[in-house]
Amino acid sequence: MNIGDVAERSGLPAKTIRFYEDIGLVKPLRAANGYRSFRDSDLHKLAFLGRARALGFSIDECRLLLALYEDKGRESAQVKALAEDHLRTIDDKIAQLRSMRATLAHLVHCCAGDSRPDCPILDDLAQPAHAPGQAAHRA
Amino acid sequence: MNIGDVAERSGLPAKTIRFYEDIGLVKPLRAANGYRSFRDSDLHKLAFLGRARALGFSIDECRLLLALYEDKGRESAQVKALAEDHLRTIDDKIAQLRSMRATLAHLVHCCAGDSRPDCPILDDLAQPAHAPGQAAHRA
DNA sequence: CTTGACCTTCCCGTTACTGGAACCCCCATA
DNA sequence: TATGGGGGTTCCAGTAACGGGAAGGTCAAG
Repeated sequence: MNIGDVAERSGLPAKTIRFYEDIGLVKPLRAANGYRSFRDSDLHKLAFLGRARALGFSIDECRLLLALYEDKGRESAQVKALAEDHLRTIDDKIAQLRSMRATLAHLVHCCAGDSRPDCPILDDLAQPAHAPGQAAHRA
Repeated sequence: MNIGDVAERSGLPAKTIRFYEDIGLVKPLRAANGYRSFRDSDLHKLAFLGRARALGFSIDECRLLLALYEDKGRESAQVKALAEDHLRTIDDKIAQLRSMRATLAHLVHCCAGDSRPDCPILDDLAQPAHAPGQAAHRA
């Protein structure tokens, strides 16, 4: 298979596949004309990578997952630990975003959003450090 | 004020402050010895930037916010629109993370996490495309 | 006079790609 | 035979927002 076919079947852009080869995640063969020649196993790996990436695993985590996947004697505990770790990372990100969201939503709510210049959002950003979302109370 | 003082008072690393000068967000004066010389207004701007960044606004959005802040004739509607836009971006990110989280949590739940190699997480990643989290049902 | 804490610039590394230039390969058609 | 189009190849640069670290100038204290 040429890179175009693999791209279509795996759903990954050709650019990304080349990049994955650069960093050693896949090692396709080469045809006489210099074209990359992908085996089914390569396609399989790429699809695996695509799904792991879609779950938010970093490239390094994907590398580990792939190694575990190919190690038929691995302990599932290792995989689970990796996944749980990633889960915590995701939870942290969600928590941070929700905190931002809460503050920002409050400010947006307080802003009239009309043609006048008065704006609690800017006022809040301009204030010295304080508990977020207190702008309205301080006045 | 030298950069160290401003860093301490604004809570931003000196590196970041230099970077902000590079990209034109602040324009401190220069002392005879070449040191940056920050006015109160510079410190104020930097603190403003720090808070805007903490709310997740991009540098470009911060640039806009700063311009609006300094434009005493702005319409608060512009600020509100920017903030609402950012709010939507945050909501999108949260939704995506929650989707990832759900899939991953399901997989983690299905994995025994013991010394045996059988692992639904890897099995799922290895499967052809399907609705996420269906691995357990397919067996 | 020297030490040590500051400050300066500059360049590389990070993450995971994406876009583009310049070039090669292969097949089909006029 | 030219040529046109749609593959493929490499390499370089850029993205966001800094952080690390080198090499060197400056300043106050002892």
